[in-house]
Parts: sequence; structure tokens; C-alpha cells
Amino acid sequence: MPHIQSRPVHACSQDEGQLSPGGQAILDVAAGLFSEKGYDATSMSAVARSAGVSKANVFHHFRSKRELYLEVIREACRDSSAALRQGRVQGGTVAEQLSSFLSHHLETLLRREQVSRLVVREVMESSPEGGKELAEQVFFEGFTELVEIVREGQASGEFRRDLDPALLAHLIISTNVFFFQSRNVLRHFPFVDFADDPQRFVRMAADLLFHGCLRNPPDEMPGDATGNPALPVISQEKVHD
Amino acid sequence: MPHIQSRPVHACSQDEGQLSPGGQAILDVAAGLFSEKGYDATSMSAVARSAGVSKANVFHHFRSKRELYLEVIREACRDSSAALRQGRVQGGTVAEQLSSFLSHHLETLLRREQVSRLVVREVMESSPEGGKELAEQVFFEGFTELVEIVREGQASGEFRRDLDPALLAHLIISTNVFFFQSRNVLRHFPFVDFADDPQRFVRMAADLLFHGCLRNPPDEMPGDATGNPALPVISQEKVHD
DNA sequence: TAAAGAACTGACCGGTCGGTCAGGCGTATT
DNA sequence: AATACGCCTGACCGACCGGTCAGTTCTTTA
Repeated sequence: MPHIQSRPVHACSQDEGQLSPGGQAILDVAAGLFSEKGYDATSMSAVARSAGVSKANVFHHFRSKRELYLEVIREACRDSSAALRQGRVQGGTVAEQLSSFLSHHLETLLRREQVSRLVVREVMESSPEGGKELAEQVFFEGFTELVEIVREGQASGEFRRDLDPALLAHLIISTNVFFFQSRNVLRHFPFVDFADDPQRFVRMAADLLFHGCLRNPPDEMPGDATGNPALPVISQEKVHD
Repeated sequence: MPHIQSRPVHACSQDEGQLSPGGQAILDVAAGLFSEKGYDATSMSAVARSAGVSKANVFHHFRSKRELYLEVIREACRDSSAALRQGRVQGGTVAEQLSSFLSHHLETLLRREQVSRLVVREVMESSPEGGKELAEQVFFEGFTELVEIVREGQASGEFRRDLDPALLAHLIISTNVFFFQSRNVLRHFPFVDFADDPQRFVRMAADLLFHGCLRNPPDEMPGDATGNPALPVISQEKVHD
């Protein structure tokens, strides 16, 4: 379990100078195996076999198992970081921007399931020092951007000014990542019907994050039963599929 | 990585008939090692060494590595399930109950860090079938209870009736678990100051879940600058330490 | 076409893995 | 006193691990 240490992921979001097609093929199957079975349970022999090459050849392209693993992580970070940034929408209210981010982020998580699992695992298992590197070199940009969006919302008066923008940003990521993580369990609760409908989930979650769960008006508004109170939820057709 | 299968965790929250002191000692050190280094990276030799017994002795008490691991998981589930239930408060508003739950739940997660990590890992890596068993046999009770609390809040008119109670319950768990998971990364963002103050985090998160992040009144309220709008936040002294 | 170097291979290494086995020791029943 | 059984041990097993190496084939360049 070689979690990030001294000089590892620093190549994140840098081009890394193109490796040979054979090397790339190895990297691809390695990504699949690592994310499916974890680091320890993935043997170099298995990587070689899956790639259709000899084990010695794998070691020709990558100095060690750890280096292969780190390269996989780097690529995963580069990809998901890029995917995250491109989900940005310019126009609309800040709430719409955040909602679009939520949607796009979750869609990316699910579409690139294996790689996502890999990154999430890396976050969870990171030591305090490894966490520092992950924070600085992998997630800083995206998270900062998210915090900035929230700040804009506060500056424009759209959002409450008395809450910590980083907290909201964290809860947004949290919402998606934990949904992604717990889906296989969530799906089996009888009263949960959103586990297999990410778009519905993201819409409802955004609604909750925006409006809260308490009855809206401080003064009561009694005869409203269950009809949806026509909340200005998000446009909801910007969601990809 | 032996995730739950055919007949595994069914002993959760059942007494399991007491094993010999030697066996319990082995189980304890195994719990530590498994949660610290993961399944694959923990060898039976290491377990034996840490427990101060021979490897053959470990296999005398537990038929296989997998069985030892499952026993560790069972115990962890039994413990954390119990810890969760006892966090329940009777009196007060539903919001206060949920707030207390959040606080107690996070405190338990952090206090029993290793075991928590183990369970979370199990959730994340669970296959669709393994997830079913986890859902039914480990988390059903606690999650159902949480959903019930939310439903009470809706029935009494304290909460909006147009939101899915399971969704709110899920977001509550999500908030805590992801905080727990990402702390080592979170701590290193310069604009995050709640990573090492779980109580503050839980208070702010509860506030956000209750009231949302949008400016409260639907009608504008222009000249209000930055002063906190005196929101009826949670009592905030019910939080343990 | 010769040379150089990258891509690739099978055979092999020391070490560790999960698991087994034959047997010693202590104690309680008969 | 014999027996039986739970607890425990060191020695050992085949399989597989990450990694190396000498050598062959392919590709590029001069």
C-alpha cells in the first residue's frame, strides 16, 4: 500500500512526455486491475498477463510496481481534474452553477468508476503527510475553484454570508463521493429509490443543500400538504446522460 | 480482499458464543492490523507475531485468514451498531435529535478510528451482492431509525414534506463519513479551518442541512451586509466532547 | 547495410504468503 | 493411571510474490 510519499504525484496535471504505446497499454490494464482489486491484490504477473506481454517487459517500462501504481494514480488525477474543470458553466445563478457542477461531477465519478474508486481509496488511506501532497498537488485547484464559486454567491447576495464557503464546498463533494461509494449498499434499502437514479439524486441533494430541510418560511404556511412548493430548483435539463 | 459473500456477516449483533481468551487476543490484534494496513497487507505471520503466539496457533483458533477477517468485521459491526443506537436522544425538536445524532455519530467514528475505517472500506469495496448483506444485516436498523426520525419531523410539520426522508438520512451519514475519510487531505487546504474541529464542523454542517445555503427570505432583503442573520441554529451545547 | 538502442522474452532468484502436520504440554474426566 | 482434549509449538509445503538477467527480435537512424 504505497500511499503518496516524498516525491510521488508531483506530475499530476503535467503532460509527462508521452510513453510508448506498449507502455500505455500496460498502464491501461494496470489501472483496471489496481482499481478493481486494490494495490496488494494486483500482481505484476497479472498485469503482464492481462496486457499480453511478459512480466519482464512490464519491468522494462516501469521500474517497479510502486512506480507503475503511481503512474496510474497520476493519470487518473490528470483525467479527473480535467473532467472536473470542463464541467464549469459560466452563465446563470451561482446555484445553477453549483447544481451543474454536482451533476457533472457525479456523472464523471460514475462513468470513470474504476479510476474514481482508486482516487477515493487514495484519499481515505492517506497519511497526514500524504494527505498534504494530495491536497496541494491534486485537489487544490478544483476545490479552490468550488470555494470561489460559493464566495461569488455570497458576494452577490445569493447565498447566506454567515456560512463557511469551504464547508459548503466540502459538503458538495461529500454528497457525490459518498453516493458513489455507498451505492452498492444503498440500493438494497427498501425505502431508497434514488440509488440507481443519479440524476434524481443529484437534483434532490442540490435542493436540500440550497433550501435546507426545515419548513421554509419561519412563519407557518399550513395547508400545503405534499405538493411540490414550486421551489426554484435547477433547470435540470443541463444534466448529461 | 474477501468481501462479504454467501454466509458471512450474519452473526452481526448476535452474541457469537464467546471465544477463548487466547482467541480474543488474536482477534484484537488482528482488528488493529487489518484496519491499519488492510486485508492483503496483513499477513497471518504478522498477526501471530503481534499476538505473541505461533502462526499455527492462529490457525488453531481461526480456520482461515478470511474467517479471521470476517470475525473482525462482525465484531466491528456489533460495536459500532451499538454505539450508534445509544446516541439517541428522546426529547427536543427533531432537528435537535438529528443534530445530536450527527455529533454522536462523528464522535464515534473518530474515537474508533481504525474500526471505522475498516467498515467504511468494506462498504466502498462491496460488490452489489455483498452490499445487500451489508445493507440488510449491518446498517438496516440504524439507517431505518434515522429515516424514521426524519419522517417524524415531516409529520410534525417541522420538516419539509416534499423531500425524500431517505435522502436526508443519507446526506447526514455522508456528511460525517466523508469528513472522517477526507480529514487528512482537508486539513491541508489553507481556507479550511474546521478539519481539526469536528464539533464546529458538525455544528456548521447541521446548520447548512437544516437551513440550506440560499439567502433565507425568498423576497430580497438588500442592505444586510455581512451580519449573521440570527438564524435559529441548533442548541449547540448538546454536543459531546 | 551496419550499428545502436528500444522492445521484448523465458528462465530464474530469494523471500513471503496462507496453510498443514506431527507432536508436546497441561488439565480435567474416567 | 490412563485417556482425552484444548492449547500451543517448530518445521515444513507448494504457490506466488516483486524483481533480475542474459539474450533475441524489431525499429530507427546514419
